[in-house]
Amino acid sequence: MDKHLHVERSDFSASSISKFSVVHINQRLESKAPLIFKILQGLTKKKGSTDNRQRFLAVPTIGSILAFTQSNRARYLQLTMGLYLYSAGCTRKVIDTLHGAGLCVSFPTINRLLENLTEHALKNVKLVAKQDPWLLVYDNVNFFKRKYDQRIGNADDFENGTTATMIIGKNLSPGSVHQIRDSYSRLCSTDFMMDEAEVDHLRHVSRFHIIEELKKNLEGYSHCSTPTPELHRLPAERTKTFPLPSMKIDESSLEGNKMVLETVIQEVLGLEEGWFNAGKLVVVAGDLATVRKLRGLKDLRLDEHSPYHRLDWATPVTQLFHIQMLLAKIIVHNYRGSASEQGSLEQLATMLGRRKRIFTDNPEFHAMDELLRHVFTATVLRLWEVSMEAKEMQNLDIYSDNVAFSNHVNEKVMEIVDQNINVPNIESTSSRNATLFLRDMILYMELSSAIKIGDIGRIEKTVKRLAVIFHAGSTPLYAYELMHFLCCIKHVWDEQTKVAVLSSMLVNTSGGQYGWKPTDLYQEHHNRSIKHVYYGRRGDTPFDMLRERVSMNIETFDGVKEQMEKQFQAPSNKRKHAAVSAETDIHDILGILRENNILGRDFNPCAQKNEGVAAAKDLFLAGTSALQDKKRMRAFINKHIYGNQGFGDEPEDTAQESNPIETARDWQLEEDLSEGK
DNA sequence: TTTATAGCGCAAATTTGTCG
DNA sequence: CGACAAATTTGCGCTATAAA
Repeated sequence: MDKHLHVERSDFSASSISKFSVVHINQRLESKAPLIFKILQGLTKKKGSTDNRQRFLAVPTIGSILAFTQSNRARYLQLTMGLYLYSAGCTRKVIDTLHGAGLCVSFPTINRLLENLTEHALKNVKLVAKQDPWLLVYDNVNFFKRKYDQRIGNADDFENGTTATMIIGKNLSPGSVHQIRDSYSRLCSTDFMMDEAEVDHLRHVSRFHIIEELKKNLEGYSHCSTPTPELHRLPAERTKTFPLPSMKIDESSLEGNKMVLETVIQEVLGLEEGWFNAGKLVVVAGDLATVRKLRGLKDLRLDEHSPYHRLDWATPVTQLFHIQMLLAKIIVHNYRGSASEQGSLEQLATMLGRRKRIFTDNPEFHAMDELLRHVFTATVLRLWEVSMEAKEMQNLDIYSDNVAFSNHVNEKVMEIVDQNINVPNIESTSSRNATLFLRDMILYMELSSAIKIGDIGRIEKTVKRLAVIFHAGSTPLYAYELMHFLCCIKHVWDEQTKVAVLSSMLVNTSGGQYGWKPTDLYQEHHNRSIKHVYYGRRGDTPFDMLRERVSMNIETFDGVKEQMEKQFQAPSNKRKHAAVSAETDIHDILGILRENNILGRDFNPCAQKNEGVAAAKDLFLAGTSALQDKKRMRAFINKHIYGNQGFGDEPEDTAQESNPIETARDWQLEEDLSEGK
């Protein structure tokens, strides 16, 4: 039998996976065993059918099994299949069974292969860490330890661990801690104001997002073009990421964070203390809890002798996915209203039957995201419809060419933006709420769109406004974190460092134009993949197994999944109904808006209906006034100039403004939402 | 007691290296 | 090119162990 489907373990690497193809197997079979190939083709052909899909997949599979029976090294398909099964969380039993059928290599072989890959990756990561600038991101994972026999005192519990990734980024310019501390004193409330250029930018952003909605949802508008408000787009390149071994360290304590950092630096990356001299700075990214622990840890270790042990080098940065989730939560909370208020989120969600997933203690991010986007679309359409009617411009046919039409739409939308959105001056409460909702949603849309396209300039502008909004709600912890961020942008970091830090917030896994995602979301995806493998094992699987075989190969696993499912034509799990239901849902929301004359020009006829509607908080105003109240800012500045012997405690004035339960919920937020997807 | 599984030792299979 | 030895790899089967 042919010997050209041979694969050696030593020359198998992550890149082998993307090359795997059934066509290649067919070619090999045809050239090396033409007779068998012909026979197989003949046998698999369905009588009188031109559909050759079954033959296409069966011939290489059977051929590979035949080759495997002759030599256990002829395992081109079996090795990839084994890896696929492992990554999909198959148990040893499943793999043994399929090994018996000749479809995959044996379980120990997969184990050995993964150990080889891990060993190789470890060496590589040590090398790269010394050459290139990098940043670190880590997050907590909870493994659910299942116990099948439920009884009193034998409940399921959790195993805690930490996963980390090293990401190649840009160099930060060196800086000293004293400089940084001094710079905090220069923070003042005007740092949160917008200058003229920023106001103008926001106008263009608003126009962009409104026209995008019109293009997507109105017939005849798809040719309409509008300039993308581009500021500083990162080149669309695949980000180099190196998953690190997972650690059985509970990251939710200060001690745990210290151990995580030490393990990564010393054991995994093999760096000496001297590497951190000369003001070296490294971004350490994570969720809110992680970042705050890190700040606490830095305060705690002020007295240590070396920069390395003082953690001077660690620059904590909160990441965008968690910020985005919080923004969604704030908007939902602010415009929720009640079921009796027409046009409130509560009422709309009830109508669409989506209440359960959104208005709970632990809302699902994707449910919130979907609702907000649909309501946004409907509100934009309503606004357009109303202002077009007022100007008697419905008739689109009068425009001969697309350019003229496009220009006209751009002009009109800009008019709407200037009149309605940036300067809300409306008497009807529900219309005012809707306008405020639009304004805040534009920020949300802008954040997610800037992330997707990798524009760090737009992200910077958005985060600046978010810093204000977060001060309005009961989310002081995030608000303070963004204050840190803004302060560093304004007074601490130079241009090089600013760009490096902002770039570190995004990862591009595909290398495509729209392939960017927040760094923390990337880490959450990793955790999900690791769990996937883990849950195929029994509950008592030792953590070492993950460290030695799984966590460093997560990206390989993801690649295998993608490649195998493509090659074997597994149906993709994109939800096909989404588009249809979105359309009807948006239509339903629009109906409610029309019925209640929300955003309508003449407000008198419906005044009665609007009476019961409570006014939503103007988040931006509330945030600004919170900042203008000097107490908050001074407390913040003092704490960070003079240091604090306690750790992690924010200035005391937060206590009265937020009840402790709310705060505790925010803490949980990332746990709950990360499970979502 | 039965069952599942990770890990390990070991024999068999297979490849690689060497020599004439 | 073939024979033969050495080295490497594979996969079976056993054991310890935790869970059912």
